[in-house]
Amino acid sequence: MSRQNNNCIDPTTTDAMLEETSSVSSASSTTTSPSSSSSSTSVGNHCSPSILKNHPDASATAAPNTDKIQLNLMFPSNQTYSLVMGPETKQPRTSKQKQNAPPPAQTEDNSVTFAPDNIQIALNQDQNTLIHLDPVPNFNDKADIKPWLQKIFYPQGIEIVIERSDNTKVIFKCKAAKKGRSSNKDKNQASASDPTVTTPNVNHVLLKKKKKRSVSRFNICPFRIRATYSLKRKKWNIVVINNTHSHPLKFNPDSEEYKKFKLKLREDGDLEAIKKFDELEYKTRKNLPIQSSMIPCDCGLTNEIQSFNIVLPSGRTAANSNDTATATSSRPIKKLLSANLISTSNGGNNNNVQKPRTRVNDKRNKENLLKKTTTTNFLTNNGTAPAIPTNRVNSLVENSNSMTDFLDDPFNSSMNIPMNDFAPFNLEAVTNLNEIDFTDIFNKPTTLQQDDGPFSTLNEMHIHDQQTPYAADMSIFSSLDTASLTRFQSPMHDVNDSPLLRNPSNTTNSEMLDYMSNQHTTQENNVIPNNGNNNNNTTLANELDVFKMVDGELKIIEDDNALLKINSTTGRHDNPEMTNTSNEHNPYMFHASPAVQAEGQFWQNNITNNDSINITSSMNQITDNTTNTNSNIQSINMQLIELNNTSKKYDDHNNNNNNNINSHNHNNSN
Amino acid sequence: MSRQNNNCIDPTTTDAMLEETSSVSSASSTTTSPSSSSSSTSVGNHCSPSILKNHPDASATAAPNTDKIQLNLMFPSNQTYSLVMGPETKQPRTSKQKQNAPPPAQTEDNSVTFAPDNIQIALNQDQNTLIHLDPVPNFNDKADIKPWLQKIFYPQGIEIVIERSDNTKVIFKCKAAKKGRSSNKDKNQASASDPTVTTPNVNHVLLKKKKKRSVSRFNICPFRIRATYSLKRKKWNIVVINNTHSHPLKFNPDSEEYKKFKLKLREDGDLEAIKKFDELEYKTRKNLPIQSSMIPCDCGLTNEIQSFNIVLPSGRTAANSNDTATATSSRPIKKLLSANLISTSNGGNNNNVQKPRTRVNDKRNKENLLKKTTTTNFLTNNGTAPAIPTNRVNSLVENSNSMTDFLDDPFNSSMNIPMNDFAPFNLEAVTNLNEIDFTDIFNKPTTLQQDDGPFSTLNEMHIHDQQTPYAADMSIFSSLDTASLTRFQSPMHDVNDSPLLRNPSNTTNSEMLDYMSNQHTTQENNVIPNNGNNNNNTTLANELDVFKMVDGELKIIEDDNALLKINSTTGRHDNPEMTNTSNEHNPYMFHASPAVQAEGQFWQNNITNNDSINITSSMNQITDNTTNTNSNIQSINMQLIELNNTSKKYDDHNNNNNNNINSHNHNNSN
DNA sequence: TAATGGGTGCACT
DNA sequence: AAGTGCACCCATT
Ligand SMILES: [Zn+2]
Ligand SMILES: [Zn+2]
Repeated sequence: MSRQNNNCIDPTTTDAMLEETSSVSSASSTTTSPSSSSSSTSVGNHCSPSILKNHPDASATAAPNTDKIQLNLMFPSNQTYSLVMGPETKQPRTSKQKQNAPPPAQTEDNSVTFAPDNIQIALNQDQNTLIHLDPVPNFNDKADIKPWLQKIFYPQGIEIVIERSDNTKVIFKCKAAKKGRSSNKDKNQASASDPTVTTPNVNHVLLKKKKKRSVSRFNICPFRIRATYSLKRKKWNIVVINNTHSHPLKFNPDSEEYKKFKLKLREDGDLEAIKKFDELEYKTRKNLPIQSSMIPCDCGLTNEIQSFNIVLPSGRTAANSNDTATATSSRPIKKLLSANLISTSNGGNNNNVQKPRTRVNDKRNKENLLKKTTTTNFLTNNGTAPAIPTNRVNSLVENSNSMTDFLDDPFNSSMNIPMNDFAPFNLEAVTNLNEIDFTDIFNKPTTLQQDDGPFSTLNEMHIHDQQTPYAADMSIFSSLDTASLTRFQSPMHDVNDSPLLRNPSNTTNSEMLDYMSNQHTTQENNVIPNNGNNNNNTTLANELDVFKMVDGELKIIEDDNALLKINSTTGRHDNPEMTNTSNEHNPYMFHASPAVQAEGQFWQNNITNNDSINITSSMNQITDNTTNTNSNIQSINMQLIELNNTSKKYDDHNNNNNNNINSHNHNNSN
Repeated sequence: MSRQNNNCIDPTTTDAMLEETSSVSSASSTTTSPSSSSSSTSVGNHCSPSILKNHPDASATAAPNTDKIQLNLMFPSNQTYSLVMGPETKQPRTSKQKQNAPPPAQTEDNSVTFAPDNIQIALNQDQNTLIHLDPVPNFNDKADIKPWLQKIFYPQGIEIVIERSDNTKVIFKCKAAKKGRSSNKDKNQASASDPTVTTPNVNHVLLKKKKKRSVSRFNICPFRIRATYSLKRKKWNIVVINNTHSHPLKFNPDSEEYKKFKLKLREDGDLEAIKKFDELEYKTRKNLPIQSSMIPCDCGLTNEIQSFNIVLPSGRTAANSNDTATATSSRPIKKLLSANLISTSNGGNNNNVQKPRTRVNDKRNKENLLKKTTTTNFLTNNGTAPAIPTNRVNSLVENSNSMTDFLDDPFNSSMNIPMNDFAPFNLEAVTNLNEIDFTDIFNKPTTLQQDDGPFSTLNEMHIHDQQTPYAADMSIFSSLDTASLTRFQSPMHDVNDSPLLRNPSNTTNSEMLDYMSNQHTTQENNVIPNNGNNNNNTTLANELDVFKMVDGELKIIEDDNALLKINSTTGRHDNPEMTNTSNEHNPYMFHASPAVQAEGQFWQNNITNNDSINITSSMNQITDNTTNTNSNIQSINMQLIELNNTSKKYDDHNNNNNNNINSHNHNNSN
């Protein structure tokens, strides 16, 4: 089998092949290398590389948009050989630039710097770059970093956990997906929707479902936040490493981690954050839209601002706007809205931290907020208009000891959370999906500008204002600091359509709820912040960097770092074999295809499709000292299909269901 | 693809196949299942299974001694499909019986029970069964279990760590291999000895070495010890789960874990254990042989006993003795030598624990032992004969509060440690490798018999006595409790050839060193306790249990538990996908072939060769919303070679260097 | 503390 | 994106 160049492999003769190959290996007592079989089996006309069974581990990988197949062999001696089949690629594998987008004007290390309150801008746009968070408070305790980040990333639908930490470094990652997420119901749905799943007998391939316990999909999200302490600068640096996710982003107010986080907020007396998260919880539980977007605009009228529940005219959403957004996103946007800060009562000292320009340390209802449950707080004073202490709007209180003084309001820039577990949009409360503008409803005023100024070298965008119809449903803003809904406005925009602004003292919770419920989001709904380029997803990188096809010949490159842990035990460990240390060399990403993602409630729109396959083959044999069994030869003929256009359909699907509009991004800074 | 029964796979058409497959998936927006490709790709004449690129994970495995190839596909939806190619195996996959060995008379749950001091018997022989340790002290603290097990398994060359624990369970595993273990020197050696490694161009396969930092081989050893607290019996049960290893066993006295363990021994005042481990450390650092074997014998004269540095006549060592040992090993041997206990000063309470029958709480040199370093202790009184307080030989002290009262001396049964990092045996100090008998040199007298009696239903073995020439090298037993070298003798054997016995007061350290250095071990040297059957190595089991070849047809069986984590993050996690929950279903084991193992300083003799290969293929593709690239078709034709007799050479190699004699095992209990 | 299996946060090394 | 030891979990039966 496969001894002939006709490239025809007969599965029925597979065993014989393997036997031959192994016989050769066994004939040579010194044969320890994987290539020994190749040399010894050169008698015939083989159309496939042979792999000795004494290789403990091997992997074959197909690179995206290339014609290469990579075979990785890992030996107990830590030596790894890789075999790349296919033409030598011309594609630069180290490119971090986005496809179809001009190179962003970013730092030479391909990183951008964002203020924490602008994190959504970076998260939505700079998925191929390192996103530096600056400014960052001076944490005097490593344990203070996580709560600070949680304030930022919880509203983004990202629940972070510590992956690793020591005295000078904390690596955060997304919390692992809970197992049992794909219930039988989900599976059945997927099977029903996919006739191929149940195809029982296709070309001698029998399909059968094993009803086994659903195990968790693995902890494969590459998203990382790295906090490192700089001894020179005596401060912590926080960088978003892999701004992409293998899962939908969803805020889960029921998670234990969030409860702890919320409890800490109460313990710290961080009323501002408590209220924000109360709102977030309420809307999440009510399946109300929780989303906002940076709406970059090139009209030249505004600073780059953020909004909460921005509603744009539907006509403004288009696929091309997505492209525009992508192109715009790569440009560096520094410290925009860095003045939008939340003051908190505790945290690290801010000796070296810029003091907040605008904030109020609201003591009103503080005790209640600290004691009541989230929902209770949020729904206090049902049906009554919240008392809005106007005197507090401008009461700026500096809290220099607050670790979170520089926590820019994440609610202003985030809320990129798909609702309803990413099912097609379900928003009964929404009556008018168009012509609603919630611009800056929770934004704080950017009273102070950064030194470089929002109008100087930075992108300038503005919110497209829309009058917002609002009505119905009462009493959700009773205990809110409604001042926060009004006082933070973009100085360049008259986006004061909030009910609170028009009649703050008489605005009811229901008005605000309705106000916030209306959504005409641009790229918010069911959007996974994967941009169109996942080349920085390098999980397989080191594993696959071992093979090369040079001049039509296969080359095996020893690579000690190319490791695939196939046979491992449970424990807590991630798959270290798939960790990559260099983003430059690993343009591969394990992303489920849209179909599979849909099955797992993994909705994607406006993002890249990452179709991947992984074929692992292991051979094992038992040899007795006294009985030398005959050598067995086995062969595998694998066909790997690369498909690039399956994603299109799913994009359409999502768009049809969700009416998703990609980021409206006007770029006036070119 | 595979649409025809001709079973002919043309690698050149693989791409087309794959493209079809993927196209089908994309055509149906609801297609989420991997099997969709099979049904939709029936157009062509493909004889091989096609694998969609949108499959996130897949593995192909060849089973040992079978003609099957298994392909595993794991999807983000937690659905896994497996494809088994090859004739339906008649080999019972649930069999835990050893090949070429009669079924052991063991419990119906395929488990055996061993006393802790007999652990080596089980470890060497019962690798397919659960090995219950009984008796076990009544640990009143979960933290007491690990030190107790360390006493047993450190001498076996097994460094255990906790994989997982809770209030009622502690799972131990082998400590993960350190990275950077295989130096360039080692690699070069392996390459030099193996011409195939350097074969540059074989069948269009070019070999090239990447000089990268050697990274850790992964944490793949399946060996587990499970300690569970039985609520009903109010006691801890300890079971060895997977008595096999993916790595050589080596005692590393330099490990931090061991240092902690040793420190705890000193803190506990466990002089007995301290001395034992001092000896072990010394011999390890001196590259002296550290080994012992259970020598089961059917002569009917002796109980089954253990020995430290047993030396058998070279004539007694043969391959068939190995078979005999294997055959004997499967039989249940319960509570043998359970009276050989070490008293310690602390530990859990022993309310329900059998009290030690024989032990001495040696206070001599206690302070020194507790303060001195290991080597210092062991090398005190250079050149002087150790003072042997004969009055202490019979001073039996019961320490009912000692958690480790029931720790049978692991040195009696273990020391199955290859020396010199598994290089060919290096023992300059050894002058006579034959005719030396160290039977029970460290055994304690079995003054008390178990209720069932060693002569009743249990296997009876004895040490084959040999006169031991000894000479040279002084001063290594100065601070040792030499009584321990004399007082623990097999009651049925005149194995009192130790220099200490013949002239205890004048015995020099050099005599003892030479005494212990002589080795004619049976299966001790460079032996990995893999027996001839690794069917219980089920690490890939769940992963591979998804495919079946039935009546010449490929069957894909959905298996939600068959998971291969390919793209994962680092963190601490093991590879949960490779953990096996059932030994019955997984006859696969990732073992390096002897050649590869030799390259990695992984020597095996007298054990099964576990040749395994693992081929992992991943496809990734980047799809832009605006640009649908053409589909790419890639194919892999792999030949997996099963080699069964490469190990023979290495066995010979080891035997030539070490004169290894496999376990002399006379079975009189049939 | 029913028994038994596995996932994973996160600090230690 | 250190790797991993370990404990706190959860799941299934
Ligand atoms: Zn994520
Ligand atoms: Zn091990």
